[in-house]
Amino acid sequence: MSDLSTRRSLPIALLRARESVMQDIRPLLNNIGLTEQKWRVLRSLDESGVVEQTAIARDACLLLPSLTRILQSLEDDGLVRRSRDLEDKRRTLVSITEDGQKLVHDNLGMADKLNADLEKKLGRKKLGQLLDLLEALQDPKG
Amino acid sequence: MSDLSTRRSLPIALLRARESVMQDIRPLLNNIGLTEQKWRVLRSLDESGVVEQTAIARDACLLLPSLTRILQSLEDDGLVRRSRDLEDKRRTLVSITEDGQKLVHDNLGMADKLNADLEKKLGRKKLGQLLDLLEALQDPKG
DNA sequence: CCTTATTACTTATCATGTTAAGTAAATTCA
DNA sequence: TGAATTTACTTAACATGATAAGTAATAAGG
Repeated sequence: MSDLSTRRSLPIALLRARESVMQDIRPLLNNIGLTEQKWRVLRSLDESGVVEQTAIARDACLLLPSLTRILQSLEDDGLVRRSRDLEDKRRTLVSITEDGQKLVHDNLGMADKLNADLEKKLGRKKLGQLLDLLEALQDPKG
Repeated sequence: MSDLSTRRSLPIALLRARESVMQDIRPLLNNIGLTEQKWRVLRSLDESGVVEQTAIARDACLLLPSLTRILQSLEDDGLVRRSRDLEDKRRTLVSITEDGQKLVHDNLGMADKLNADLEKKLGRKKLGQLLDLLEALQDPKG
Protein backbone atom coordinates (compact mmCIF):
# COMPACT_ATOMS: atom_id res chain seq x y z
CA MET A 1 0.00 0.00 0.00
CA SER A 2 1.14 3.54 -0.70
CA ASP A 3 2.21 5.99 1.97
CA LEU A 4 -0.64 8.13 3.20
CA SER A 5 1.17 11.36 2.45
CA THR A 6 1.63 10.65 -1.23
CA ARG A 7 -1.61 8.80 -1.77
CA ARG A 8 -3.61 11.96 -2.33
CA SER A 9 -1.04 13.80 -4.42
CA LEU A 10 -2.24 13.99 -7.98
CA PRO A 11 1.15 13.92 -9.72
CA ILE A 12 2.16 10.77 -7.88
CA ALA A 13 -1.28 9.23 -8.19
CA LEU A 14 -1.07 9.67 -11.95
CA LEU A 15 2.37 8.13 -11.96
CA ARG A 16 1.30 5.13 -9.94
CA ALA A 17 -1.80 4.60 -12.03
CA ARG A 18 0.18 4.71 -15.22
CA GLU A 19 2.81 2.42 -13.81
CA SER A 20 0.12 -0.04 -12.83
CA VAL A 21 -1.45 -0.03 -16.29
CA MET A 22 1.84 -0.26 -18.16
CA GLN A 23 3.10 -3.21 -16.19
CA ASP A 24 0.87 -5.50 -18.21
CA ILE A 25 1.55 -3.83 -21.52
CA ARG A 26 5.32 -3.40 -21.60
CA PRO A 27 6.30 -7.08 -21.65
CA LEU A 28 3.93 -7.71 -24.54
CA LEU A 29 5.43 -4.88 -26.55
CA ASN A 30 8.94 -5.97 -25.72
CA ASN A 31 8.06 -9.37 -27.16
CA ILE A 32 7.53 -7.77 -30.56
CA GLY A 33 10.65 -5.67 -30.26
CA LEU A 34 8.97 -2.36 -29.55
CA THR A 35 9.10 0.12 -26.74
CA GLU A 36 5.93 1.73 -25.55
CA GLN A 37 6.90 4.97 -27.32
CA LYS A 38 7.64 3.31 -30.64
CA TRP A 39 4.30 1.56 -30.50
CA ARG A 40 2.52 4.88 -29.93
CA VAL A 41 4.33 6.42 -32.88
CA LEU A 42 3.52 3.53 -35.20
CA ARG A 43 -0.15 3.48 -34.19
CA SER A 44 -0.40 7.19 -34.73
CA LEU A 45 1.18 6.94 -38.18
CA ASP A 46 -0.98 4.00 -39.11
CA GLU A 47 -4.06 6.10 -38.51
CA SER A 48 -2.87 9.49 -39.65
CA GLY A 49 -1.12 8.62 -42.89
CA VAL A 50 1.55 11.11 -43.96
CA VAL A 51 2.24 13.67 -41.26
CA GLU A 52 4.84 16.09 -40.01
CA GLN A 53 6.78 15.34 -36.85
CA THR A 54 5.22 18.02 -34.71
CA ALA A 55 1.85 16.37 -35.24
CA ILE A 56 3.21 12.96 -34.29
CA ALA A 57 4.78 14.40 -31.17
CA ARG A 58 1.48 15.94 -30.09
CA ASP A 59 -0.47 12.81 -30.87
CA ALA A 60 1.91 10.35 -29.22
CA CYS A 61 2.74 12.70 -26.37
CA LEU A 62 6.47 12.86 -26.98
CA LEU A 63 8.94 15.72 -27.00
CA LEU A 64 10.57 16.46 -30.32
CA PRO A 65 14.09 15.45 -29.24
CA SER A 66 12.79 12.04 -28.23
CA LEU A 67 10.82 11.73 -31.42
CA THR A 68 13.88 12.54 -33.53
CA ARG A 69 15.72 9.58 -32.03
CA ILE A 70 12.77 7.26 -32.18
CA LEU A 71 12.08 7.99 -35.85
CA GLN A 72 15.72 7.46 -36.72
CA SER A 73 15.56 4.07 -35.06
CA LEU A 74 12.24 3.13 -36.68
CA GLU A 75 13.60 4.22 -40.05
CA ASP A 76 16.69 2.04 -39.57
CA ASP A 77 14.34 -0.87 -38.89
CA GLY A 78 12.37 -0.16 -42.03
CA LEU A 79 9.15 0.58 -40.19
CA VAL A 80 8.75 4.22 -41.21
CA ARG A 81 9.82 6.43 -44.10
CA ARG A 82 10.78 10.12 -44.05
CA SER A 83 10.94 12.77 -46.72
CA ARG A 84 11.30 16.51 -46.85
CA ASP A 85 8.13 18.51 -47.44
CA LEU A 86 8.61 20.34 -50.71
CA GLU A 87 6.06 23.02 -49.88
CA ASP A 88 7.81 23.89 -46.64
CA LYS A 89 11.35 22.65 -46.49
CA ARG A 90 11.55 22.95 -42.72
CA ARG A 91 9.15 20.10 -42.37
CA THR A 92 9.79 16.39 -42.55
CA LEU A 93 6.90 14.22 -43.66
CA VAL A 94 6.70 10.79 -42.09
CA SER A 95 4.72 7.73 -43.06
CA ILE A 96 4.56 4.11 -42.02
CA THR A 97 5.91 1.39 -44.30
CA GLU A 98 4.15 -1.85 -45.17
CA ASP A 99 6.30 -3.69 -42.67
CA GLY A 100 5.29 -1.17 -40.07
CA GLN A 101 1.63 -1.55 -40.93
CA LYS A 102 1.87 -5.30 -40.70
CA LEU A 103 3.47 -5.05 -37.27
CA VAL A 104 0.70 -2.75 -36.05
CA HIS A 105 -2.16 -4.75 -37.51
CA ASP A 106 -0.79 -8.03 -36.22
CA ASN A 107 -0.93 -6.65 -32.70
CA LEU A 108 -3.98 -4.45 -32.58
CA GLY A 109 -5.94 -7.36 -31.17
CA MET A 110 -3.68 -7.47 -28.17
CA ALA A 111 -4.24 -3.77 -27.56
CA ASP A 112 -7.98 -4.20 -27.82
CA LYS A 113 -7.93 -7.07 -25.39
CA LEU A 114 -5.97 -5.06 -22.83
CA ASN A 115 -8.48 -2.27 -23.14
CA ALA A 116 -11.35 -4.69 -22.72
CA ASP A 117 -9.71 -6.15 -19.62
CA LEU A 118 -9.39 -2.69 -18.20
CA GLU A 119 -13.01 -1.92 -18.87
CA LYS A 120 -14.00 -5.14 -17.21
CA LYS A 121 -11.82 -4.47 -14.19
CA LEU A 122 -12.91 -0.91 -13.52
CA GLY A 123 -16.33 -0.98 -15.12
CA ARG A 124 -17.35 0.78 -18.29
CA LYS A 125 -18.88 3.71 -16.48
CA LYS A 126 -15.95 4.37 -14.19
CA LEU A 127 -13.48 4.08 -17.03
CA GLY A 128 -15.46 6.66 -18.94
CA GLN A 129 -15.56 8.96 -15.92
CA LEU A 130 -11.84 8.58 -15.44
CA LEU A 131 -11.10 9.48 -19.03
CA ASP A 132 -13.38 12.50 -18.80
CA LEU A 133 -11.72 13.75 -15.64
CA LEU A 134 -8.27 13.28 -17.12
CA GLU A 135 -9.32 15.26 -20.13
CA ALA A 136 -10.80 18.02 -18.00
CA LEU A 137 -7.47 18.36 -16.27
CA GLN A 138 -5.84 19.46 -19.49
CA ASP A 139 -8.29 22.13 -20.48
CA PRO A 140 -6.51 25.37 -21.16
CA LYS A 141 -6.45 27.73 -18.19
CA GLY A 142 -7.45 26.84 -14.70
CA MET B 1 -6.60 19.09 -29.24
CA SER B 2 -5.58 15.47 -29.17
CA ASP B 3 -6.17 13.03 -31.96
CA LEU B 4 -9.46 11.18 -31.58
CA SER B 5 -7.81 7.79 -31.70
CA THR B 6 -5.56 8.43 -28.72
CA ARG B 7 -7.96 10.55 -26.73
CA ARG B 8 -9.74 7.59 -25.20
CA SER B 9 -6.67 5.47 -24.57
CA LEU B 10 -6.03 5.30 -20.86
CA PRO B 11 -2.23 4.99 -20.95
CA ILE B 12 -1.91 8.06 -23.14
CA ALA B 13 -4.60 9.94 -21.25
CA LEU B 14 -2.65 9.37 -18.05
CA LEU B 15 0.51 10.54 -19.75
CA ARG B 16 -1.09 13.71 -21.07
CA ALA B 17 -2.74 14.49 -17.75
CA ARG B 18 0.51 14.10 -15.92
CA GLU B 19 2.34 16.14 -18.47
CA SER B 20 -0.20 18.89 -18.11
CA VAL B 21 0.09 18.94 -14.33
CA MET B 22 3.87 18.79 -14.28
CA GLN B 23 4.32 21.66 -16.70
CA ASP B 24 3.57 24.11 -13.91
CA ILE B 25 5.60 22.30 -11.30
CA ARG B 26 8.87 21.49 -13.02
CA PRO B 27 10.12 25.05 -13.55
CA LEU B 28 9.51 25.84 -9.88
CA LEU B 29 11.50 22.82 -8.75
CA ASN B 30 14.28 23.59 -11.20
CA ASN B 31 14.54 27.01 -9.60
CA ILE B 32 15.54 25.39 -6.32
CA GLY B 33 17.92 22.99 -8.03
CA LEU B 34 15.77 19.89 -7.75
CA THR B 35 14.27 17.50 -10.22
CA GLU B 36 10.80 16.24 -9.71
CA GLN B 37 12.16 12.87 -8.57
CA LYS B 38 14.57 14.35 -6.02
CA TRP B 39 11.75 16.43 -4.60
CA ARG B 40 9.61 13.32 -4.17
CA VAL B 41 12.45 11.53 -2.39
CA LEU B 42 13.14 14.43 -0.05
CA ARG B 43 9.46 14.85 0.83
CA SER B 44 9.13 11.18 1.52
CA LEU B 45 12.18 11.18 3.78
CA ASP B 46 11.03 14.31 5.56
CA GLU B 47 7.85 12.53 6.56
CA SER B 48 9.10 9.02 7.10
CA GLY B 49 12.27 9.63 9.06
CA VAL B 50 14.87 6.87 8.79
CA VAL B 51 13.94 4.31 6.16
CA GLU B 52 15.37 1.70 3.89
CA GLN B 53 15.62 2.32 0.15
CA THR B 54 12.96 -0.14 -0.91
CA ALA B 55 10.44 1.83 1.14
CA ILE B 56 11.51 5.11 -0.45
CA ALA B 57 11.23 3.60 -3.90
CA ARG B 58 7.71 2.43 -3.23
CA ASP B 59 6.66 5.71 -1.69
CA ALA B 60 8.20 7.97 -4.34
CA CYS B 61 7.32 5.61 -7.17
CA LEU B 62 10.85 5.06 -8.43
CA LEU B 63 12.73 1.97 -9.51
CA LEU B 64 15.67 0.98 -7.36
CA PRO B 65 18.31 1.65 -10.01
CA SER B 66 17.02 5.19 -10.38
CA LEU B 67 16.88 5.64 -6.64
CA THR B 68 20.47 4.49 -6.25
CA ARG B 69 21.65 7.29 -8.53
CA ILE B 70 19.37 9.89 -7.01
CA LEU B 71 20.46 9.13 -3.45
CA GLN B 72 24.12 9.28 -4.46
CA SER B 73 23.51 12.71 -5.91
CA LEU B 74 21.48 13.92 -2.92
CA GLU B 75 24.18 12.63 -0.59
CA ASP B 76 26.85 14.51 -2.55
CA ASP B 77 24.76 17.65 -2.11
CA GLY B 78 24.47 17.05 1.63
CA LEU B 79 20.71 16.68 1.56
CA VAL B 80 20.51 13.07 2.75
CA ARG B 81 22.60 10.72 4.84
CA ARG B 82 23.07 6.96 4.42
CA SER B 83 24.23 4.25 6.77
CA ARG B 84 24.23 0.48 6.83
CA ASP B 85 21.57 -1.19 8.90
CA LEU B 86 23.37 -3.15 11.62
CA GLU B 87 20.48 -5.54 12.14
CA ASP B 88 20.39 -6.49 8.49
CA LYS B 89 23.52 -5.59 6.64
CA ARG B 90 21.89 -5.83 3.24
CA ARG B 91 19.87 -2.75 4.01
CA THR B 92 20.87 0.87 3.76
CA LEU B 93 19.08 3.27 6.05
CA VAL B 94 18.51 6.73 4.68
CA SER B 95 17.53 9.94 6.40
CA ILE B 96 17.24 13.58 5.45
CA THR B 97 19.79 16.11 6.75
CA GLU B 98 18.98 19.48 8.27
CA ASP B 99 19.85 21.16 4.99
CA GLY B 100 17.46 18.82 3.26
CA GLN B 101 14.71 19.52 5.75
CA LYS B 102 15.18 23.24 5.34
CA LEU B 103 14.92 22.92 1.57
CA VAL B 104 11.69 20.93 1.88
CA HIS B 105 10.11 23.16 4.48
CA ASP B 106 11.01 26.34 2.61
CA ASN B 107 9.07 25.06 -0.37
CA LEU B 108 6.13 23.17 1.04
CA GLY B 109 4.05 26.31 0.65
CA MET B 110 4.61 26.26 -3.05
CA ALA B 111 3.45 22.66 -3.24
CA ASP B 112 0.33 23.46 -1.22
CA LYS B 113 -0.47 26.38 -3.46
CA LEU B 114 -0.20 24.23 -6.57
CA ASN B 115 -2.52 21.71 -5.03
CA ALA B 116 -4.99 24.43 -4.10
CA ASP B 117 -4.88 25.79 -7.65
CA LEU B 118 -5.64 22.35 -8.95
CA GLU B 119 -8.55 21.93 -6.59
CA LYS B 120 -9.89 25.30 -7.67
CA LYS B 121 -9.52 24.48 -11.34
CA LEU B 122 -11.14 21.06 -11.30
CA GLY B 123 -13.34 21.43 -8.26
CA ARG B 124 -12.88 19.71 -4.93
CA LYS B 125 -15.38 17.01 -5.70
CA LYS B 126 -14.00 16.10 -9.10
CA LEU B 127 -10.45 16.06 -7.80
CA GLY B 128 -11.53 13.64 -5.11
CA GLN B 129 -13.30 11.46 -7.65
CA LEU B 130 -10.26 11.46 -9.85
CA LEU B 131 -7.96 10.39 -7.02
CA ASP B 132 -10.38 7.63 -6.06
CA LEU B 133 -10.57 6.30 -9.60
CA LEU B 134 -6.81 6.37 -9.97
CA GLU B 135 -6.47 4.42 -6.78
CA ALA B 136 -9.07 1.89 -7.86
CA LEU B 137 -7.02 1.26 -10.97
CA GLN B 138 -4.18 -0.10 -8.90
CA ASP B 139 -6.12 -2.47 -6.77
CA PRO B 140 -4.63 -5.92 -6.95
CA LYS B 141 -6.36 -8.22 -9.38
CA GLY B 142 -8.75 -7.16 -12.12
C1' DC C 1 25.27 -27.23 9.18
C1' DC C 2 25.24 -26.67 4.41
C1' DT C 3 23.13 -25.92 0.17
C1' DT C 4 19.62 -23.30 -2.06
C1' DA C 5 16.60 -19.62 -2.41
C1' DT C 6 15.41 -14.91 -1.46
C1' DT C 7 16.20 -10.09 -0.33
C1' DA C 8 18.24 -5.55 -0.84
C1' DC C 9 20.51 -3.42 -3.18
C1' DT C 10 24.37 -1.88 -7.14
C1' DT C 11 26.20 -1.78 -11.81
C1' DA C 12 25.73 -1.78 -16.61
C1' DT C 13 23.50 -0.70 -20.84
C1' DC C 14 20.45 1.28 -23.74
C1' DA C 15 16.14 4.15 -24.51
C1' DT C 16 13.68 8.07 -23.28
C1' DG C 17 12.80 12.67 -20.65
C1' DT C 18 14.20 17.39 -20.13
C1' DT C 19 16.36 21.62 -21.02
C1' DA C 20 19.20 24.48 -23.77
C1' DA C 21 21.39 25.71 -27.82
C1' DG C 22 21.96 25.37 -32.80
C1' DT C 23 20.33 25.44 -37.79
C1' DA C 24 17.80 26.22 -41.86
C1' DA C 25 13.61 27.73 -43.87
C1' DA C 26 9.51 30.55 -43.72
C1' DT C 27 7.07 34.62 -42.02
C1' DT C 28 6.52 39.32 -40.28
C1' DC C 29 7.13 43.96 -40.47
C1' DA C 30 9.28 48.40 -40.64
C1' DT D 1 13.42 44.27 -49.54
C1' DG D 2 16.04 43.29 -45.64
C1' DA D 3 16.47 42.65 -40.66
C1' DA D 4 14.10 40.45 -36.91
C1' DT D 5 10.97 36.70 -35.54
C1' DT D 6 9.06 32.50 -35.65
C1' DT D 7 8.74 27.68 -36.94
C1' DA D 8 10.29 22.94 -37.40
C1' DC D 9 13.19 20.50 -36.40
C1' DT D 10 18.30 18.54 -34.76
C1' DT D 11 22.15 18.10 -31.51
C1' DA D 12 24.09 18.02 -27.11
C1' DA D 13 24.33 17.00 -22.30
C1' DC D 14 22.69 15.22 -18.33
C1' DA D 15 18.94 12.83 -15.51
C1' DT D 16 15.78 9.23 -15.31
C1' DG D 17 13.25 4.82 -17.00
C1' DA D 18 13.66 -0.03 -17.87
C1' DT D 19 15.69 -4.53 -18.11
C1' DA D 20 19.24 -7.67 -17.00
C1' DA D 21 22.99 -9.21 -14.50
C1' DG D 22 25.96 -9.06 -10.41
C1' DT D 23 26.95 -9.01 -5.24
C1' DA D 24 26.60 -9.55 -0.44
C1' DA D 25 23.73 -10.84 3.34
C1' DT D 26 19.76 -13.19 5.32
C1' DA D 27 16.33 -16.81 5.39
C1' DA D 28 14.62 -21.59 4.28
C1' DG D 29 14.96 -26.49 3.65
C1' DG D 30 16.80 -30.78 4.10
